[in-house]
Amino acid sequence: MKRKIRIKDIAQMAGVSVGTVDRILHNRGNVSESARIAVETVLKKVDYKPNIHISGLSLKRKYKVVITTPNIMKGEYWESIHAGISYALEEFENIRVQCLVYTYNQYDIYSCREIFDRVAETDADAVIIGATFKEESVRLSKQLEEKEIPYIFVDSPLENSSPLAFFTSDHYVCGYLVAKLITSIIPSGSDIGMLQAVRIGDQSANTSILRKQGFNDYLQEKNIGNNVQRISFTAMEPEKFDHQLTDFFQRQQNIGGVVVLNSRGGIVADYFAKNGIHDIKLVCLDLTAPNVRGLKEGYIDFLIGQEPEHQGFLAMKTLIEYLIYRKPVKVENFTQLDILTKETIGYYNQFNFMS
Amino acid sequence: MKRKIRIKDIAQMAGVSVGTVDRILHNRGNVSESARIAVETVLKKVDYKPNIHISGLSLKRKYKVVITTPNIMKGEYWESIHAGISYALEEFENIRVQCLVYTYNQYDIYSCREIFDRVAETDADAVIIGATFKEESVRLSKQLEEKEIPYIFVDSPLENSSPLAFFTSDHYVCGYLVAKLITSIIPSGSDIGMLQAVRIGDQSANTSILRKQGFNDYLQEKNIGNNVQRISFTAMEPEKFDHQLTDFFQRQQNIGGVVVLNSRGGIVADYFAKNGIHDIKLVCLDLTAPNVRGLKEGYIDFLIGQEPEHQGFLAMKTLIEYLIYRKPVKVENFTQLDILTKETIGYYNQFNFMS
DNA sequence: CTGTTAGCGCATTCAC
DNA sequence: GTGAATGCGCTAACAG
Repeated sequence: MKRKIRIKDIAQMAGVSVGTVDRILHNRGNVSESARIAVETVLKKVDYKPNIHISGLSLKRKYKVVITTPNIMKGEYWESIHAGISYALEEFENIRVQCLVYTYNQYDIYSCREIFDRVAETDADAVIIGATFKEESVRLSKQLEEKEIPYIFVDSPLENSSPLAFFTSDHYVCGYLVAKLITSIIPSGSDIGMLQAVRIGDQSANTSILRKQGFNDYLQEKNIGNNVQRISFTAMEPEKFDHQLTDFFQRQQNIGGVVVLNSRGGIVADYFAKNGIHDIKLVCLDLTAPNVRGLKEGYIDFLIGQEPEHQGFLAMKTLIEYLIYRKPVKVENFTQLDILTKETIGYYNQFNFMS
Repeated sequence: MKRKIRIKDIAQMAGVSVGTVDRILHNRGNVSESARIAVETVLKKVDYKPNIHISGLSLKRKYKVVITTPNIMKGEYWESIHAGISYALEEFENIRVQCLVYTYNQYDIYSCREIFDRVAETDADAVIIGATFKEESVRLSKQLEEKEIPYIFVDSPLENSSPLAFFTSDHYVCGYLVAKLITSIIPSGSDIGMLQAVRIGDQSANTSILRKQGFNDYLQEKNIGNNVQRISFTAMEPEKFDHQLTDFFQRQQNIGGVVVLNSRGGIVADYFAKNGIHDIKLVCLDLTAPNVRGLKEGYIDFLIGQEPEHQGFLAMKTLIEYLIYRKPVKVENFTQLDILTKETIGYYNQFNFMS
C-alpha cells in the first residue's frame, strides 16, 4: 500500500515549486517551456489523482451550471433526475456550484423555445439538458457550442450535436426487453395491447419511437405470434382514459398482456385495480409513484427502471470533475435497465450508488 | 442554499473555542459541565455534519480492520465482496485504515476454526465477517463482543449474535423470486430440475436452505403444478458432473426448466452449451464469470444478482463512518436483488454506486 | 516566469 | 479545562 502522490511530491521530482505544478495542472499559463516539460515528464511516470474534496476546500472559483428539463412533477421521471443532481452536489459540497434550473412544458413547444432561448443567453460554465423537442434542442446545442459552453444530455442523446457527454438508457434495448418479458409470460396465442400516447407537435416521442422499434424487432426476430393492438390515449385528457380502456377491452377479447412504452403505465394498473382485472399481464417503464404502487399491488408484472437518479448524478459529477480538473470524459454513457418485480421492489434503492 | 455549519460556527454560537467543541464531539473528556451543556444545546439546534474527507486530512489515528471470509476465487462471489471493500477504501483514501485479510477454506471446518481463532486474538478496531460455518461464527462473535470489538457480517446475517450491522440479500425472497421466474417461463405441466450441492460438514448451505424455503413456499402459495426433481452434484468432484447431468436428463424427460440456488449455475449452462440444449429454461444466482457467460450466450434466461460488491462497500463504509464519528448505524441492511437477462447484462455496472 | 505563503475545515497538540 | 497554534493537500494571491 504505497503512499498517495501529492502535488508536493511532483514538484520535488520535477525540481520546481508546487505553484508551478499547480499552474501546469490547471493550464493557467505563465510557465516556461522547460518547467512544463519537466513536470509533464513526471506526470507521465506517476499516477497523480487530485483529491477533489480537498481542492474544493481552497477553491475560490464558483461555477454556474444551468439545468433545463421538462417540468418537474412529483414522483415522476424528471424529479428523479433532479434528485440525482442534488445528490451529486451534496457529495461535492465543497465545490461552489450555483445551479439555475429552467424547466419548460414538455407538451408545449413554445414554452420550450422560450426557455431554451433564455438558456442560450446565460453565461453558464456548463449546461445540463433534458431534451425532448428535437429541433429546439439541436438549435440550443449549436448556440452553446458557439459560446464554447460544454453541455451534457440526460434521458436521451441527440443526433447532430457534440455534447461533452450524455447519460441515458438504451431505449431501443428497453423496448426489446419489454417485448421479451411480456411474450414470455402471456399465452402464445393471445394479443398484446400497447398503450399509445397521442400527442400533438412534440418529439419527445423520440424515445418512445426507439422503444417501439426495439419492441417490434424482437417480435419479428423471434417470430412471435402474438398480435399487437394499439390502445390510444390522449395524454392531455386523462379523464377520458377510463372510457377509452373500457372500450378497448370490450372490442378486444383476446388480450393476454399490455405494455406501456412510456412512463404512464400506472393508469392501466389503476384501471385494472378498479375493475378487478387480474388475468392480464402488464409490463411498464419507470419507477413513478403510480407504477410502483401498481407493481406492489400485483397489477404490474414487470417494471423496468432506467436509473434516472443515476443519470442526473453522473451528469453533475462528470461536469464538476471536468470543470475543475478537466478529467477526461466518456461521451456515451448508458445506465442500467433494472427489471423489477413485486418481490424485488422493496429492496430497490434508487440511491444505492450513494449511501 | 444556506452555508454549511462548521465547527467554528458551533464554537462561536456556544461561546467556546473550537477545541472544546471538538472534545465534546469526540467524547474526549476534559470538558466542564457548563461548556458541554452550551455546546450540546447548539448541536441540537443546528444540523452539523462533519465532512469526513476533510477530517481524514488531519486525522492522525490509524484504524486496523480485520476481514475474514472464505477463500477468494477469481470471478467468484467473495472476490466481489472484497472488491467492494477496496472501493470503499479508495473513496475514503484520506482515512488511514490498515486491512488484514484472513481467508479460510469454506469446505473445511478446521480451516475455519483455525482462522477464526487467530481473528479473535487480534487487536483490531473492527472486524468484517463472511460467515459460513454457523457454530464457529457464533463463537467468534461472542469472543469479539467480550473484547468490545465491533463486527459486521456480509453475505448473510447470523442468529444469536449482535453485530454492528449486516449486509446481505434476502435469501428467502431470492428463492421465492427464482420460483416465480422459472414457473412463469416454462410450460405448466413440465418438471423443474433443481441443482443440489452435496457437501459434507458445512453449514454454508444456510443461505441455500433459506432460498429453498422461499422457492418451495412460492410453489405452494401459488399452487403451482410443476414438480421439482433434485439433481445432486458433488461440489468437490466437478469432473463427475457431466456424467451426473447426462444421467439426470436421461431419466427425466419432462424437464422444462432448471434452477440453481447457489452460485454454481454456470456449470449447467456449460453443459447445455456443450450438448446443444436450447429448450430448457435456466435461472441462476450470482454474477460469477461462468454465469455471466451463460447468460450472454443465451443458456441462462434469468440471472439474479445479489450485489456482493455493494455489500462489501457498505460494510467498510459503515465501519469507517462509525469508527470516526460514531455515525449511527442501521443494523439490518438488505441489498437489491437484480434480475438480469441477456439484454440487460451489458449495461449492468457492479460499481454503479461508485463512478 | 517562479517560489513562497495564507487559508480552506478539521483534529490534535501545546501552552496557558 | 481551555484557547491558540499547527498541519493535512490544495488553490490562489503575492512578492520577487
